[in-house]
Amino acid sequence: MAKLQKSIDKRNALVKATIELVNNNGFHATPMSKIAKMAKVSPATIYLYFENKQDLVNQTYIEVKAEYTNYAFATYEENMSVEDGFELIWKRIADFKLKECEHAMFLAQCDNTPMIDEPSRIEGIKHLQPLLDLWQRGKKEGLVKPLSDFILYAYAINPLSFLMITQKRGAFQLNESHIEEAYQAAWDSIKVNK
Amino acid sequence: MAKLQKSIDKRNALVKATIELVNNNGFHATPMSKIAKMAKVSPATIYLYFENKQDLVNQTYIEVKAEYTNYAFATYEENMSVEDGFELIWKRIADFKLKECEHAMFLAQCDNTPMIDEPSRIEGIKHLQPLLDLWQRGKKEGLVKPLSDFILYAYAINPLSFLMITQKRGAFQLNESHIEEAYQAAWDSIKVNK
Amino acid sequence: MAKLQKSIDKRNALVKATIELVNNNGFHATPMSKIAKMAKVSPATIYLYFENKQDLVNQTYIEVKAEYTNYAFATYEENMSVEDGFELIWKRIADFKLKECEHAMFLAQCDNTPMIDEPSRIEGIKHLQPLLDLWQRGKKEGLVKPLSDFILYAYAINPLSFLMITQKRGAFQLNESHIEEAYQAAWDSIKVNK
Amino acid sequence: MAKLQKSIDKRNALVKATIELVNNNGFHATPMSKIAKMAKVSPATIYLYFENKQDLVNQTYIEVKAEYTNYAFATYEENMSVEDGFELIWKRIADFKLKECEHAMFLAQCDNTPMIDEPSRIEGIKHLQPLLDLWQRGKKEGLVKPLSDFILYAYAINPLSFLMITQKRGAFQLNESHIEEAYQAAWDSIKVNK
DNA sequence: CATGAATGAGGATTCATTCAT
DNA sequence: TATGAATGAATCCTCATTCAT
Repeated sequence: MAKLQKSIDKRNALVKATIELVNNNGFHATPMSKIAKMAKVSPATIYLYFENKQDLVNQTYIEVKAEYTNYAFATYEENMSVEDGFELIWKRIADFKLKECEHAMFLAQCDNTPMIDEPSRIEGIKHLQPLLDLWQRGKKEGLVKPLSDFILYAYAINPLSFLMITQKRGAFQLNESHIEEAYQAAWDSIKVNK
Repeated sequence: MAKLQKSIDKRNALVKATIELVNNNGFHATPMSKIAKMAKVSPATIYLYFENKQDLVNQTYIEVKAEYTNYAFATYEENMSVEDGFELIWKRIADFKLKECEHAMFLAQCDNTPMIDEPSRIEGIKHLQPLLDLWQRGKKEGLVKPLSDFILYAYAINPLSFLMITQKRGAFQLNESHIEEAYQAAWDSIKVNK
Repeated sequence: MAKLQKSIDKRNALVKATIELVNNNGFHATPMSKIAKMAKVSPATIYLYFENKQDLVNQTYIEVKAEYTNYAFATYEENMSVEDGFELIWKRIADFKLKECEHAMFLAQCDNTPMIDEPSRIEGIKHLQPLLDLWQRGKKEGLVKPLSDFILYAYAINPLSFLMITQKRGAFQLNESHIEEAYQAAWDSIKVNK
Repeated sequence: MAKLQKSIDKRNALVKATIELVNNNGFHATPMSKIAKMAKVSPATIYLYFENKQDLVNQTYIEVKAEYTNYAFATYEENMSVEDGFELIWKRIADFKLKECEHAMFLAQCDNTPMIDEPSRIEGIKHLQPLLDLWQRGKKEGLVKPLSDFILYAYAINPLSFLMITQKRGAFQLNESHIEEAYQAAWDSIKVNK
C-alpha cells in the first residue's frame, strides 16, 4: 500500500514538474533530465510511468484538462436556470484560471501549439459537455444566441485565457471588478438581446 | 540592384520558411537546417541575415505582427464613426486571420508561448494604437464600455484567434455567416447596452 | 567497486587522450570527438566527467602539473644541504621532462599559450613551494643569489623545457653528459660565486 | 607606386592583426574574418596575399623572427670582444622582448606550439648565426663553456622568454636591476669559471 | 586588385532514451 | 521497481575558403 502510494507520488511529482517546466520554457526546451531532477527521480524512472516524452505531456495535458473541467462543473447542477448556470460555471472557470494559473497557462500553451497530439486534444475536450448542454438549453429557451458551440466558446470562455496570460506577463492586474466586467462582456456576447 | 534584390529575396524566403515550419512543429522542434533547406540556402547563410535562432523568430514575429496591423488598419480612417470604424477594423482582422491563416497561426503561437523575447513582444504591440484610440473615442461617446483595453481586446478581437485555430485544426469550418455572427458577438460584448 | 573503477578508468583515458592530442595539434585543433574516440567513449560521455572543453584541459593541466611536482620532490628531504637538495630536485625534474616527455610537452604548451584559464594556472603553481623554500634557505646561507624566484626559475629550471622541446623536435639529442652540463649551467647561473 | 604602397600597407596590416589576435586567442581561436576586420580588409583579400591561414602565420612568424634577430644584431660588430659582444646582443634581445613584447609573445607561442610548420621554423632559426659564431669564438678563447649551441641558447637566451611571459601575465614586474641580474645569471651559466 | 556574399564541413554541446545493476 | 551511467543522433553555430562582380 505504501509502495503504491509512493508510485502515485512519483507520478504526480513528474506531472507537476512537467507543468512547471513546460510553462516556463516550452515543450522542446524542457529536457527530460530536468523534469526528472525537479521530481527527484532518475531520468530512467520517467520511462516506468510514461512511454516517452510525448506521452508524458499528453497525459499531463489530459489530467490538467480534466482537473479544469472538474473544477468548472463541481458546483453546477443541471436544474439551475441557464443564466445562473452559466454565471456559476463561468466564474468557476475564471476562478480556476486565476488561482490555478500555472495549470491554466499550461493548457493555453498546449492549445495554441503543435505540442499535444490530436487524440489527446480530443480526449481533453470531451469533458466540456455540461457547458455545451447548458448552451443547448439556453438556445432552446431563446436566451442564448443560436450559434455554433465553437463561436460561443470563443466569446464566452476563451477570452479568459487571454486575460490570464496577459496578467501572467505582468502587463495588467485583474481584480474583482475586472472579473465582473469580463463576465458581463462574456454574457453580453452570447445572450440574446431582448 | 540585382544583388540587393537577391538578398531581400533570401531574407524573405527565410522568414517564410520560419513561419511555415514553426507553425507545424513549434520553435524548438524546427531546426535551423530545415529552415535553410526550405529557403534553399546554406545553414550558414541564415547567420548573415540574423544573429541567431532567437533573433530570427523575433524578427519574423515583428514583421508578421506589423503586416497584421497594417492590414487591419489599411482602409480605416480616423473620421469614421466608432461603430463603422470598429466594424471595418474587425472585419479586416477577421479577413487577415482567415486569408493569411499561416501568419495568424504563427502570431497565435508566439503569443501563447515563451518563444518570443519580451522586447520583441512589446515592439509587436505598438502598432495596435489606432484601435485603442478608436475605443477611447467610443468610450467618450458612451458607445463602448469603459473597460480596460486588455478586456476589450480579449472579447472583441482575441476570440478570432481561437476560431482560426479551431478551423485550422479542421474541427470547424468558418463561413461568411459565421463571421457575421462572430462580429455581432464581438460588438455585443463591448458596446454599451442602450 | 568495479563500477567506480570503470569511471576512474574512463576519466583517465580522457585525460590521457587530451594530452596526446593537444600535444600534437594544439587545444583548438583537437576536437572533442577525437578525444572521445581515442578514449573509446561517446562524445557525450566527456560531459559526465567534465563541464566543457575548457574544464577538461584545465583539469588535465592541474593533474599533470601535480604529477610533475610530485615527481620532482618525491625523494627530496628538507634536511638535505641546499646544494644536494637542488641537484636532487633538478635531476628529478630533468628526469621527468625527458622520461615523461609527453606530459612535459603538454605543460610547456599550456604555459606558453592562452589555453589554460588563470585560476587553473595559479592552482598549478602552488605545488612548487618546496623548491622556493630551498632557494630561500640557499639565499640565507649565502649560497644562492638573492634574486626573485621568477628569475631563479627562469635560469635554473625553465631551460629544461627548451631543451626538451628541441629534443622532441628532433633537432638535438640529449644524453647523460648533456644533462650534467645543463645542471652545471643551471647551478652556475644561480649560485653565488665565491 | 601609390598602388604598390597600398598593397604593402595591407599586407602589413594583416601581419599586425595576426600577431595581435593570435597572441590573445591562439592560432585556432583566431578566425580569418577577425584578422580581416582588424586589418580593415575583406576576408577574400587575405587570399590575395597569402595562400591560406597556415601560410599567413608561417610568414608572420618568419617576419617577426627576422625582425627579432635584426634588432638583436643591429649594433653588434664582429670585432668586439666575446664578453662585450655577448652583453650587447643579450641586452638588445632583452630590450626587444620587453619593448616589442607583443612580437616576442607571438614568437614564444609559435615556438612552444604545433602551430608553425617545420620549414618555417627552420627558416626562422637561420638568422641566429652571428650569436652562434660569437659563442664559437668564445669557446676557442676559453671564455665560453664548450657546450652545444642548444644548451647555450637554453641558458643564455631562452630564460628571457619565460621572464617576459611571466611579466605579461602580471605575476611579476621587471625593472632595470632585474635585467642586470638576469644578464649576470645568463653569463654565469655559460662562461668558463676561472 | 578588391570585395561581400555564400557555403560545406565540422565543432561543441545537449538530450531522449536505454541498459546493467 | 529504481537508478546512474552511457550514448548516438541531433542541434546551433562558426569558419576557412571561394566566387561573382
